[in-house]
Amino acid sequence: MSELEKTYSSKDAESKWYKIWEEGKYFRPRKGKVDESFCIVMPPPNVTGQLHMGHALDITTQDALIRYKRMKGYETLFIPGMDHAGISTQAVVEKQVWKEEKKSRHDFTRQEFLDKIWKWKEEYGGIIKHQQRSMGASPDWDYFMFTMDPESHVAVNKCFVHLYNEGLIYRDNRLVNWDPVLQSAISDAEVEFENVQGNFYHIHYKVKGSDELLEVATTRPETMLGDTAIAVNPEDSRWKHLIGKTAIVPICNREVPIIADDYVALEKGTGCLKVTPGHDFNDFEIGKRHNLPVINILNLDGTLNGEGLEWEGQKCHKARKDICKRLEELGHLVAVKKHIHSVGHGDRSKHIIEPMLSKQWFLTTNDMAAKAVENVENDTTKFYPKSWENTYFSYLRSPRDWCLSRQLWWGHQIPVFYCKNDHTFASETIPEECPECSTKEFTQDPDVLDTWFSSGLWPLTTLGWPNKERMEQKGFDTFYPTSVLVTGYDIIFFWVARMMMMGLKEENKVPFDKVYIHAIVRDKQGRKMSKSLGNGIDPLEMIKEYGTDALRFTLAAGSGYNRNLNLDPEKIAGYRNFINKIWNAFRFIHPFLEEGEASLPKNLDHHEKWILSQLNLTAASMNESMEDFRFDDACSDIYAFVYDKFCSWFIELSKNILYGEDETKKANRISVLKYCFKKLVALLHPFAPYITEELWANLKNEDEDLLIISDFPGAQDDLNFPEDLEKMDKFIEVVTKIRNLRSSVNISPKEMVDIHLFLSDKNLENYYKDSIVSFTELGKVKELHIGGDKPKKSIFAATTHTEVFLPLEGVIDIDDQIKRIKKEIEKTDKDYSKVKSKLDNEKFMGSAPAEVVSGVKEKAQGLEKKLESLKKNLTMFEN
RNA sequence: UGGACCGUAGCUCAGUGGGAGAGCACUACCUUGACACGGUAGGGGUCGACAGUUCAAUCCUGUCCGGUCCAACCA
Repeated sequence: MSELEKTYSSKDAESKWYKIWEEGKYFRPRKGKVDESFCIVMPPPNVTGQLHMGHALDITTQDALIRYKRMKGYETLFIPGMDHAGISTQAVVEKQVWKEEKKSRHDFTRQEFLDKIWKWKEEYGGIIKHQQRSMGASPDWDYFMFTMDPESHVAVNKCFVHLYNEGLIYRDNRLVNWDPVLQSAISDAEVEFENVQGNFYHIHYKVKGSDELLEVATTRPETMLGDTAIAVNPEDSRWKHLIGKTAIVPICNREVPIIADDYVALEKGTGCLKVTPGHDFNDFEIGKRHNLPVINILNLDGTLNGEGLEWEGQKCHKARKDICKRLEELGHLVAVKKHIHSVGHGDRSKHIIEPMLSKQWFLTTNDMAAKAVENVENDTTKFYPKSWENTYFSYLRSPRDWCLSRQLWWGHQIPVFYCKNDHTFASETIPEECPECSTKEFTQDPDVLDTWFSSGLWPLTTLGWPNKERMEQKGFDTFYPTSVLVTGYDIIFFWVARMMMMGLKEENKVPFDKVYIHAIVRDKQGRKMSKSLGNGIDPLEMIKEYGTDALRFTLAAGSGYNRNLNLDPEKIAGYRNFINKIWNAFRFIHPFLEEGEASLPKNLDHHEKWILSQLNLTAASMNESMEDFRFDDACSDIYAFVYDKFCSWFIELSKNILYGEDETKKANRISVLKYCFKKLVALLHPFAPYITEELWANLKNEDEDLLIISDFPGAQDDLNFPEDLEKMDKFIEVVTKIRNLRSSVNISPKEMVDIHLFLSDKNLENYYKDSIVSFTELGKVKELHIGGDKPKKSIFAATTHTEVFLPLEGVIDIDDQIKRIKKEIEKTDKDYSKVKSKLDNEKFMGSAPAEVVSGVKEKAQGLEKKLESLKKNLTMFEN
């Protein structure tokens, strides 16, 4: 075999193995030894997107699960895809067209502009698809779908028409959240509230036929032009006598009724409320109750319309100043008070959202939501961590109708048609004629569907629904319901809830058995990564610097049931070191590999039994952790095994044998090293696919396939050796004490020393005697004495089972030693008195369970022995 | 204002009704033939505060303080 580099080169392995996996069709579902399927649908990233840390975490956790299950022998499918992301994509292309041609979309026909978006999509869209590969994702790319693909369009129309014909979809003139920049309705969930410094404007309204004045307070005086009533609380003694009279709106001099409504609070503001049904959600409701006219004072771009009088064409905030000035001149403005209030902003445009009256399509979600709730309540779908169910429930238990329409061009056009004779009907395909009057003259509704409508159908769509033939080809019955949905908590509302509702509605089955909600990636200070803060960490750069395996391991090691994952590049560097450590461990056994066997030897020695037991414990624990989505635990298990067991002790304890002359022992040890290495590499594969596949290629037998489809190790009952675990623990403890003593007097690591051990356990004594070579190797012990006379000039340490003496030739700083022992006594004494007080407590002895009592007793005995030994030897030093 | 979650080492976070843990950072020593992207040893915490339940509380209950998120209020 060729010489191996001292440090592992991630780049070479990455380009090499991804190609081999993909070309070898290893990502395709194949029947394994388990007769079960496992399927994850990847949350489709936006077509405009660049790979960011959130995606990287998504991919890492999903791909780790997929690789784990694939190795376990499940028929495994990971489905990739991409979202057309209506608003952001259209915005990107509009911007580009404006930059290049100084034209807006309205300078083109709808079709012309859509052609431009498609062209953009072919050219620039989907960079992310290539970037996903760099994360080592193993989806079946043959399943790749785009939410605007024809098959997706068929699914969307099928579902829409179904819901329409059931009467669940309706059209209504309502107030919606209107984004004046996008000039479209947006959903409640797309509105972000921010606290803004504004003012309370106190304005006097005259009462018709009286000298009385009504004082109202508002943050938006300009909406006064749309006032259609003044409301007071019916119980309010201050205003009761005015109910039923007429008020006059200043400036526009509109006469409006003074009405009574319970909504108006007595103690809030002035107790008088101006009612503007056209521009406030609550006022709209009041208006409905009292049959008030609705006046719209805004154009779609957020400027005032004809109702805005001389301010027509001005933006709200500009008109506000002028209107206030006019009110002041007219003597109507009585006070302006500073006020911080929250104002809705569009999460895409960042512009203030206006409640605006418009005709939109809605979906009644009551029954669908109830069913979605029920299926989580009865554990058909389970959330991990379970607490996220609360978020899910809080949304679905009080569902509002879903505004489905968006005034955009890029998206699935609403499949509703209006004929010239005023008939309205829905149709999955472009119809031949009106089903009612057979006219061939009709138009399609110009609006498109909310992007989440197609996303909500995604688990169905990607598996071929509703086309029977495609469903068969894609294995719908095998893979639906999918196994796990992995996503962040920020889209439980947007996405998880919608998929549940739509999956249950169309197939009467939940779309997934489990939902794993992972953390949101933040910077090391816990701030959200954002372009404006410039604190984003680019996964591609991290991959370049530290390798995909290191990045994946870092993200997985940070993923359990936590809410935030604060990422620091230093952490990635740390795990890069871990990956390199494994590489170097391999370099150690590499020259000997050919001298070992493929299987375990018949006669295992103590250390071999120990490492195999440790490996077994690790495998058992990792399997459990993977099933529970505790990637953090799984990572720390394998990390600890590699560093603290395999490298620190087993490799060190193998050097003597590998460089020695006993060929049988040597061959045995190489076989065990090789066996362990193969297992640990397999355990690590889901997190670090590249280095493990690379090392596996060097370790595997001729007849074995690639690691990606080899066995994931599980617990093996015949490889547990508890006695060896226990003995080895004591050995490690004593060696650590020896090193500790050496270090306390600055003995060089090279220098050999004599060690005297004193203990009462004969069995343990024999074990130590058999382990002389190991003491020499790991503690640099020249001669090991057990029992006999205690060395006169020496330093000393005690465990609960063994006293350790290190004789010293030169000058010993007695005071220093006494101080050290005293400190140890203090510590041990504290522990001891704690347990002793328990044993002396009758109530404890009476009520505590037997195994707790015996555990405490055992501990007390050990500590007592240790304490006794420390004290006895302290007096020796003091004399 | 309501709800959810959280408060454990300098930082990021695990954890359990019965001996306080990990990673990173830190300190000292060491270029020992897998690895300085390394090794060995070590320091560091009233487990947010107070009260209660219990033989026993970091863990259970309550109150308070602090934080994050969601919802509401947006006159």
